[in-house]
Amino acid sequence: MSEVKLTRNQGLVFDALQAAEAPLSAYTILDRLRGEGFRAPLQVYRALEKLLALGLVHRLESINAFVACSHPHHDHGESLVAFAICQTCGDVREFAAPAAAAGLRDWAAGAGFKPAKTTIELSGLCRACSAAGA
Amino acid sequence: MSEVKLTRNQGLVFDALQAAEAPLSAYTILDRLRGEGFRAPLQVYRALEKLLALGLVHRLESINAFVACSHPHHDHGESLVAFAICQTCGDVREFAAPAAAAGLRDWAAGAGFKPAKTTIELSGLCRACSAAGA
DNA sequence: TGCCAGACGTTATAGCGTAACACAACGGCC
DNA sequence: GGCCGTTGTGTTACGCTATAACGTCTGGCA
Repeated sequence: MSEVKLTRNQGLVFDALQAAEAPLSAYTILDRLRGEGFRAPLQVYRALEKLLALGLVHRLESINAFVACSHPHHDHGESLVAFAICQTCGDVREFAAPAAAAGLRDWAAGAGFKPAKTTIELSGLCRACSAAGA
Repeated sequence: MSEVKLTRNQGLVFDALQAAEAPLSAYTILDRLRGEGFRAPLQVYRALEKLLALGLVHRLESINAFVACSHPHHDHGESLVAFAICQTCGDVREFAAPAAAAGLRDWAAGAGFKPAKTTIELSGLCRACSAAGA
């Protein structure tokens, strides 16, 4: 377990994401940290950049938002991480997608494509919102 | 084959995307169509909205850009479409990902999640750029 | 012919992200 | 301890992405 030491800004941003129940945009994070002295978007983006590199945080491309990684970090070697985003309540579930990862890896191998980053995001209705008839 | 009739603006935007070799941002489309009388982003976004709904165009969430659909449109019923985006040359390959689609569908079924839209995007190096040692 | 849904044009504004600059804090190394 | 490179910070300013809100126009159809 590597326990990297985070700087104050990085820690604050990470805490904000962990405390949130849904993904946060960079500007929402900024607003929540104004009380801690944050003033400019760059302070947030720089912290996020590091947290993303460390794998502590994920970026949701389809909604321009960020979430704390929900897994204790087994270094997600072979199986990619995917996200299910509820369009109604905004809740996000992070899950491993080994079968999908394998399928994409096969295609990439055949096409000579070398993937550096893979994005898999489902938008739809979570069980609760679906049941609520939304 | 449905052959929906497009309006002038929709046709211009679609043509611009088909003529382009790489994905275009909405603002790039706007600039290319200024000669045709386009003046505001909304003219582009409204046309894109319709084209996306018709399935003639895809949106690449990870780079905020748009491409014309490269398949003649077999209504991609069961197998989702995925994209491989070269970080060096910007080229995009669209491909079907039946295995990945099946894996995600299984997870969704188990989790009670009803997907409305699925995004699968690989960023990396295409065969040519990879060979060029980039 | 008259209606009306859909498309269009325009202005303004909100939200997302980065460039460029200067300075401070930390850590290794002699 | 003093040097020095790396990393993080703070600030200003700016560019790109996307939508709100308004009114007008057009074309298909009863």
